[in-house]
Amino acid sequence: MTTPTPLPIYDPAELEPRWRERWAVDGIYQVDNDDPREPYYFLTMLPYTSGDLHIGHWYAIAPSDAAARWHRMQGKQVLFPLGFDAFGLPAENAAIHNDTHPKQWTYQNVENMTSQLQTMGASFDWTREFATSDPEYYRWTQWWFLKLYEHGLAYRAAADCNFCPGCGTVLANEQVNRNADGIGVCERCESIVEAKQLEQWMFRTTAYADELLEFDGIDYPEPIKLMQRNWIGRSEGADISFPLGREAAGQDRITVFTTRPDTLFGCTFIVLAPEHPLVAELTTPERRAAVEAYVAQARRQNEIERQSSTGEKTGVFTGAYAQHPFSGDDIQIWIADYVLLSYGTGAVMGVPAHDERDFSFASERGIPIPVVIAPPDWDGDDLAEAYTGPGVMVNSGRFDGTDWETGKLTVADALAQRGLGGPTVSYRLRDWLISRQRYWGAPIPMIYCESCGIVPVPEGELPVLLPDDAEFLPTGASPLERHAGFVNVDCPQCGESARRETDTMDTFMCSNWYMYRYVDPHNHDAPIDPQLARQWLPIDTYTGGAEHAVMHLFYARFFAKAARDMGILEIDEPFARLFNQGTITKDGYKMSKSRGNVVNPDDWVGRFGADTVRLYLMFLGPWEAGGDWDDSGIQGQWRWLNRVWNLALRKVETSDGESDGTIRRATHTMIGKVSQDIERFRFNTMIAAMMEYTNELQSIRDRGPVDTTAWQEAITSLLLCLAPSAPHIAEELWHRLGHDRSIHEQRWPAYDESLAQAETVTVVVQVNGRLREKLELTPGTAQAAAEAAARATARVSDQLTGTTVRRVVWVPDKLLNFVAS
RNA sequence: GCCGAGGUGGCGGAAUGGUAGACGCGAUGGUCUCAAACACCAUUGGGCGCAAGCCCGUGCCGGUUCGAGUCCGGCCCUCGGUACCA
Repeated sequence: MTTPTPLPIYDPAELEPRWRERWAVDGIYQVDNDDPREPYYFLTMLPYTSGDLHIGHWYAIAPSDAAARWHRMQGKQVLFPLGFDAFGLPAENAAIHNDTHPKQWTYQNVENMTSQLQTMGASFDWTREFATSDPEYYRWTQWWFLKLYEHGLAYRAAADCNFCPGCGTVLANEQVNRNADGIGVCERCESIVEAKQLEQWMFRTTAYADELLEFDGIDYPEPIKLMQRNWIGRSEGADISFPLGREAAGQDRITVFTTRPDTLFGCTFIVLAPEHPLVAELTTPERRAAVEAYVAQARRQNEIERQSSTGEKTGVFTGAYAQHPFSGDDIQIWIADYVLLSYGTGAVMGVPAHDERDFSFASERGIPIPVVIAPPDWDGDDLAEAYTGPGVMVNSGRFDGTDWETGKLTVADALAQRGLGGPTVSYRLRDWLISRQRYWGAPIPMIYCESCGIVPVPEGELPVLLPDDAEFLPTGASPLERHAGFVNVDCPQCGESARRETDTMDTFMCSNWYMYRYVDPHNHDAPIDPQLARQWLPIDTYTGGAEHAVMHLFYARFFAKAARDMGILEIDEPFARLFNQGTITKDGYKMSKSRGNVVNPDDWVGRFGADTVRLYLMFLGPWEAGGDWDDSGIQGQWRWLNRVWNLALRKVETSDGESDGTIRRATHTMIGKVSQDIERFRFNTMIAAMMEYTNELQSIRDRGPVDTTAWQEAITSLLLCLAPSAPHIAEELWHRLGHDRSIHEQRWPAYDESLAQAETVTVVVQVNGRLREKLELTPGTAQAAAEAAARATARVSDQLTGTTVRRVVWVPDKLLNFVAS
């Protein structure tokens, strides 16, 4: 053993700020649009300005930074920007609690979060940062709204909201609590929340329902694609109209949507959503009291609750009847809360024999259950449960004998011929309601004029500024409505006095297009320059939490398609590749102030430095699965970085000229593993591979002299592989080893597969599938030789004694299994 | 309820249908130290055995296979989303 010379101490508190300052001065992460390198746009979801940064932000950002840095080391010019999602409800809530202003609260948070984030040493191009509440930003959010309106993708319609009669305020779903009876009450004053209809702005997302089902040419996780497809919920079926024999609410029929027109002859009742427009007029006088009570009850529940009841389905009879479109039989009309007005036509036909829910609904109420699709081996008796499988139509008039699949089409066609419906496609997806009766959001740039009607604010007058002095406390009116200076405006068309729209936009509208603004953040003439858009879009990789699977990610896809069709962007999809990280927990629970399990990154950066915290977050578990923060677990990363430090700086005994295959094999095995893992976001096994490698280098060094060239390659490779994950220590060691240029401007080490080849392979020997022996064989050993070697071992021969080998399974270089009895 | 994901040692986790538990934390024992901390070394799924070794073991029940943590069917539980939290 050599006598270890005293080494400098690894001191992250000293070296980390020093390098961050140097990187900022050198501007190595700033993107230049004229750079000849291949552009790569790596984006992580913008954080909400929620106050202090907690470890969850680091969990989202640090691995993204590592991946972005890796792409940079592949020789690309990487755009890796960050900004803040700044409008929204939490700012108003916090402002009320802390007696401050949402704007002040928000920008204070932007400042805090920016400085906390900077300690991470992430490779952001900070020159592109903005908050969505900046007037220069929301000016363009408003501009996009005008474009969508111009192209018929924004329209006004009546829509429900949660209204608290006590506060006189519209509540977010989150602000509605449930009382002991399961009734929604205001979180502040506990008044019972009412459903109130308001005229609001909608975006026509359903116009893109079919295109949004397709994910061709983009790389999304399968679960996300599934969730979005299910969210759209396309089903083919038929509309079927049941004549009423009279007029009600301007209608002479009730139209239902069904995916099973083949079962039409088994329909013995119709169920309307409680809020269906026909209910009031159809209900007979003697049923009115019961129906009205039921409607009132249903209106107090939200959709999840209405669909959640596990047991008996509730419902009431309206006393009215419609006629079956073919038989003319009277069909009872019911209302039930499990039917939603927003899906299909807000009415369903009840076919108890062939639908489980209809079966229990009818059984409990003595409604007939005629069989119209014959189950296999059906004896003609009543069914004990609904039959939903395939079969042949029976009791269906002229359709008898038709196969059910064919029947779906022929019945629908026959209905179309009679003018009583026909084939149609229904979607679960609804248009997007973007109006918010709140203060802290981007004002919707519209004006209402007595004589001209709805008039858009002229583009040149944007932004419609949010007044700082508006009342945002819950006082009984929509906040901006009470601000005379905001509301009163001259009509841009006729000049007469008019009123501004006082609703603001859903914050998901702000996050619909922020990714485009980063490309050209200081443009005063357009949201984005078309040439730069062509250069940088779509986003190459997008990362963020899977909780955004269907809302943000879905809206952003809709928006990109709309922007394309409006001729503003040339992309079909915003994100070429998507990756979702999981949630970080503490003691198994999501972090929250009330639970008191919030981990503050600053504490840990203070103790171990940013690199250790970054590594620990990446090492915790697979990124997509999330992980549980353990206060003592981080020790392991700290120890490891100290080992790397010592390994890199300690002098080794060398023996020049003698090539060391062991070192090079270890080096290239590590490079191969790390390269593969970082590309697939498998940071935990990536770090494990580097740790194993470090352990191996240590033991090789401790065994005796090492080859100089191989050792140099080993240390260099380790630092380069570590650079994306632990950028500060890698940079410091890189310079201490005599390099001048930043390690972050180096190329990723090349992997040589031939050097990584092992000299021997372990072949597992099993007897009847149980492990009995392991053989070290040269790769490519033939089965006969392996078999002989295995039989020669005591363990295997003992196991085979007294048995007959029936079969031998041979997996070359892997496994030998004797199947014996 | 519906849609999606997950369940493996004391803990976080690893494992193209082929050695279950890599890597790390913790724990135990040791080295160093006046002592402690740090660091380093060793052991560490459970049971039986002096040992060689044998048996059991990846939420539960069943199936496919020479072989199942992995595939199939049925359950239980946890987490995310459910359209105004973002």
